[in-house]
Amino acid sequence: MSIESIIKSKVVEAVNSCYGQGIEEKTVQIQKTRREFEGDLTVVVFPFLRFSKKSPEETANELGQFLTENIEAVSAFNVVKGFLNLVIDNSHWISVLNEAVKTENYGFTPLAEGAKKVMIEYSSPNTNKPLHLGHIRNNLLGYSVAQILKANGYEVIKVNLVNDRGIHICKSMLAWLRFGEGETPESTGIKGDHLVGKYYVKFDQEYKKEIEALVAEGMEADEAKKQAPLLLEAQEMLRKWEAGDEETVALWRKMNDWVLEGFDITYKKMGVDFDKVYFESDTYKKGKAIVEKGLADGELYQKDTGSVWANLEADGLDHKLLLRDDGTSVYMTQDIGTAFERFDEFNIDEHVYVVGNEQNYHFQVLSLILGKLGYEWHDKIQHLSYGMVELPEGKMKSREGTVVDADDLMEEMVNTARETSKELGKLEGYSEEEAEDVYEKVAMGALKYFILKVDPKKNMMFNPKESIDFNGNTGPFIQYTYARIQSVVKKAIDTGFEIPEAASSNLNISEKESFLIQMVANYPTVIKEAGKETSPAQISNYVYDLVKEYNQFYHDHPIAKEENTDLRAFRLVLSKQIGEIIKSGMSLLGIGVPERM
RNA sequence: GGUCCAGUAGCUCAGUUGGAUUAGAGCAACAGCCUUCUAAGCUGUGGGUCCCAGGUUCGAAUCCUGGCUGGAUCACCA
Repeated sequence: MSIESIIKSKVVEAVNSCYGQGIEEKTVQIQKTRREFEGDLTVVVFPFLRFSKKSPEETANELGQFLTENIEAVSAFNVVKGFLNLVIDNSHWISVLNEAVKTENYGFTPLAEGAKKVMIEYSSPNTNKPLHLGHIRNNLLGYSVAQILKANGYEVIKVNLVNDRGIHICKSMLAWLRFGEGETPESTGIKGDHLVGKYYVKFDQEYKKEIEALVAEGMEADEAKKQAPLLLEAQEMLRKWEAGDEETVALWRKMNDWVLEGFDITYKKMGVDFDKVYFESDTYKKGKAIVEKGLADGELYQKDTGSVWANLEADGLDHKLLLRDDGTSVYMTQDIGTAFERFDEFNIDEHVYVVGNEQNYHFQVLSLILGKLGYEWHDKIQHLSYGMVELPEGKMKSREGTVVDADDLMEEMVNTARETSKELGKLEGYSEEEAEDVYEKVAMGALKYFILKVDPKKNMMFNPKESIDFNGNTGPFIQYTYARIQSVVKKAIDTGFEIPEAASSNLNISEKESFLIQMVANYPTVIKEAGKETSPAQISNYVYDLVKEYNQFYHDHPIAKEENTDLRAFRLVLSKQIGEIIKSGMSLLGIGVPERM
């Protein structure tokens, strides 16, 4: 049991014995004592005044008296206004540290029998162009949240839904047919997704030319957009594809494979993966039967023209189309179908969708309609919504070429990491291969941390110059501290010092040291909180604070050079444990840590 | 217009289940610390009407109401 919960229950006892009043444990507020005051933990006594009917100071004194007498670890107390500051014994903190050290996967809840099963869908790219910065945020969030949920004892299934059909795919196909002259990834050496993306852009350019030509002939702009021959041809291609025309499907398959091969390389470099990949070309007709059943049950209604709708006015929303006049499905229909299948097939308890905030409305409606159709799990779908990534020059627009390409960005990061590392020259004795591994870890650590430290729901600014800064609140700063700890521990061992399994509890430790242990003690709570909020940012903020504190400690305290061997042992145990937490916390963000850098 | 989200230092962000005269980091600027465990580090200085106005209370950046600004969304597109 943690010291906080012991104090809580004792405060309840104290209020009862001093004032004869029963209170609930949750009314007891415990917080870290502010730096400027003496003590470790603070009880806020204001809520108890109406029971004690005494001044805040007096009440705090009486409770403090009771707690020091009744809790072994509490050695002293002081009162500032209505705040009761408790001093916790050093030996207690050291035992907390020792406990953490011997716990395997400290802070993690192991996967147990009957664990909750959660599916998380993320990435979900279109196969007409390469991945860009916005996708990076999506992928990093999805992967990290999956890691965090696993650490909370969930059984996690990661899935990707590839959007591989539709008019936008046909545009790339058509442009390639027209202007491609048989180019392939092999013939050009261009990564498949980039090659296809090139023709998606090409389509747009040629299409615009056609519109201009039509307008020059006197056609209205809106009409020209609809009548441009290229567009009509792309639409014709989509019809052929849907009819299963062999030639079209073969072309589609060939170009999709190029893109998917390209994506695999990008995913691998990003360090994300999936347990199952769905293709929209397989799923886009799903959900129809469910909608028809809903219509028969009277939950949905049909217009004279044949289309089927859901009336959401009771929930303050509009009407939503589910089947067109011609009976074909829309996006929402498909999502209803796949959600049903997933809950049915995998027997999942929850489903998280990592999708940008422009689809907030869509997911709100999805949940409402599923509820209307009588699925009790409709409130178990969670939209993990994230904001846009903006650039200093404004928004990213694929057509204007202001997108930041994922592959380019990652390559640039690695180059910068390589340069910086070579300047600092700390990797002597490493082989080329080992050194490259470090550059990659540092580069990806910088990128991932930069993106994940921001609260997902906020729009974020991506400044390329700042993102490659390796000082301050950055991934490399944290990785550096880890590498430094490994170096110190290694030096200590090299001198023949044996680091014990547990530190001696009878030591005089500094405030900084006891504070570091309190942070160590907090790690499990942080993981739980991050899981509850599905927020990697909570992990990154915690790890940053921990590292910041550790670096101050490192600066002021000798570790391997401490002469008192018990104290040296303690500091090494503490350092090693903090190293473990850094490694573990970073793994929850999908970031690796190098042993040297 | 309706709905949802955001607004904290010059810039990028923490802090939001209400808590301590003094609201925290990083970057940028300036000034220090490497013959001693990794200086991708540490220390210091300057920098704030926490968007505005009311309200709730012992106490509000945090909760409520109204407004302002920015973003997203409201298709027989996906």
